[in-house]
Amino acid sequence: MARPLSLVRLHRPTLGDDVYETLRSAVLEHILAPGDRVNIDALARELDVSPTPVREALARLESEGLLRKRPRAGYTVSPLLTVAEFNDMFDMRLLLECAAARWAAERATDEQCEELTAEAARTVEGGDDRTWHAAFTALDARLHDLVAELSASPLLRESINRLHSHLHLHRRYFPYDQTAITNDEHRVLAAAIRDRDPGRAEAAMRLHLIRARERHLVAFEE
Amino acid sequence: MARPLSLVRLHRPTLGDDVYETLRSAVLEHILAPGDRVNIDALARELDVSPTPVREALARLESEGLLRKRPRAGYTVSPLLTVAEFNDMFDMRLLLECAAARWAAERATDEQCEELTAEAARTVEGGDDRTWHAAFTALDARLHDLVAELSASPLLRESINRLHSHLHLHRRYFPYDQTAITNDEHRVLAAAIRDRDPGRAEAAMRLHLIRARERHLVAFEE
DNA sequence: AGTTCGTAGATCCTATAGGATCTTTCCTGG
DNA sequence: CCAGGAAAGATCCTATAGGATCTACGAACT
Repeated sequence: MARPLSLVRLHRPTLGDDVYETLRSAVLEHILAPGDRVNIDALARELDVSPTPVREALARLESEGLLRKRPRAGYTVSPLLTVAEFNDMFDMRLLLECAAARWAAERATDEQCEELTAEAARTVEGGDDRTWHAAFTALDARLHDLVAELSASPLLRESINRLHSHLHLHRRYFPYDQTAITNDEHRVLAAAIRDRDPGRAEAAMRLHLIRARERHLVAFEE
Repeated sequence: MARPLSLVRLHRPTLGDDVYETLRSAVLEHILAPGDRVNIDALARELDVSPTPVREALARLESEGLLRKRPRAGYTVSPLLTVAEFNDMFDMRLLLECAAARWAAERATDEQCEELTAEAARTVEGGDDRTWHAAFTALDARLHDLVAELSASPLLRESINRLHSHLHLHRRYFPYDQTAITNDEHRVLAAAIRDRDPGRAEAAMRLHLIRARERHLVAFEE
């Protein structure tokens, strides 16, 4: 007999899952900075757990590309991307996220379009630089994930999320003074999808990403 | 002082790495079949190792999507794709591999084109069904990976390889009697790339993939 | 016959310990 | 001063053990 989906959720996460989430956040929030050594025993002591769940969590994070492992010499946080890698990533973003926008315009339900429009209308105001920046990047990430969800392609959504993990390492270098323009670009994109115009949706996403690339590249020159 | 790259390779793989490779092959070769329970203790006994490296290897394979984990209830091999998932995967293949063909036509060196042409000229002959089939699927995978390599986008190549791991679960159902047509399609693709014609390369890859989709879908109807 | 409950055994998860390997520091010789 | 070697300490890796949880089976009840 098939297990009802709601009962699948009754499995509590293991300690290893908790360690994974903790470490993943630490990497994405630069508490563990790009290039840092990741000391298994020290982490186990700090988290007050044994090394076994730490090792499992690290193995997962390595498979996801956030950490690098040298056999018998341990793990380091993956470095920030070189300019070449960064450009490769944006080429991939253009490929994947333009497709997501196009497919979303073709496939999204009316309810989903309403949700996307509401999300694109959100702005972030106030707070100090750090909390404001965190809120903005969360908002941006949520909108992009929503578009990927509306594409109705789970594999595409997963690929985009995987790319975003790497991009997230760079987000702290995002220039703050470009966010109003970004908000406008989000709204143009959402309108094209709501209007069921794949061509316009793709063009809006392309423009948004090309602009985002330029904004990020400034940080490489500093 | 920076460590010379050649010395990085002197790190021998760990037992955990060996277990990972063994299990990955077991999944891709259906020795561990889709849907099978994966028993940690039994595997450790069978491989004559402790459970710790087994657990790490399993965590990595789960991150890659080849296994599924339920906390405290263990792992199973990911099931064969449903028709919907299969179609999603081919939509993704069309998106990624057509881009790879286009970029390869724009970016490959002359030497790389010679290598691709030679690879596309290869055929597999003789042997019993099982060894013949394994050799053909290896040849097909190698050609697709070579196109991805010639795209000069590491992220694209990695995404394609990730997709192929999943496709590989279905390869044993590939209809044997379509391989001569597949070989022809490979050669048309290689010629378009060698001729530096992105449009033709993309069209050749698209045709090849659409045909491959049809060939595979036959297996779902049986 | 079907359902529910309890128990036993299997399996999963994590802690601990010990050996192998790496890294860092210090000393010696040129 | 610099380079090489040795030793000590830190870290990584894996095995083992024990407790928690799950699964399967049998018995009892309706």
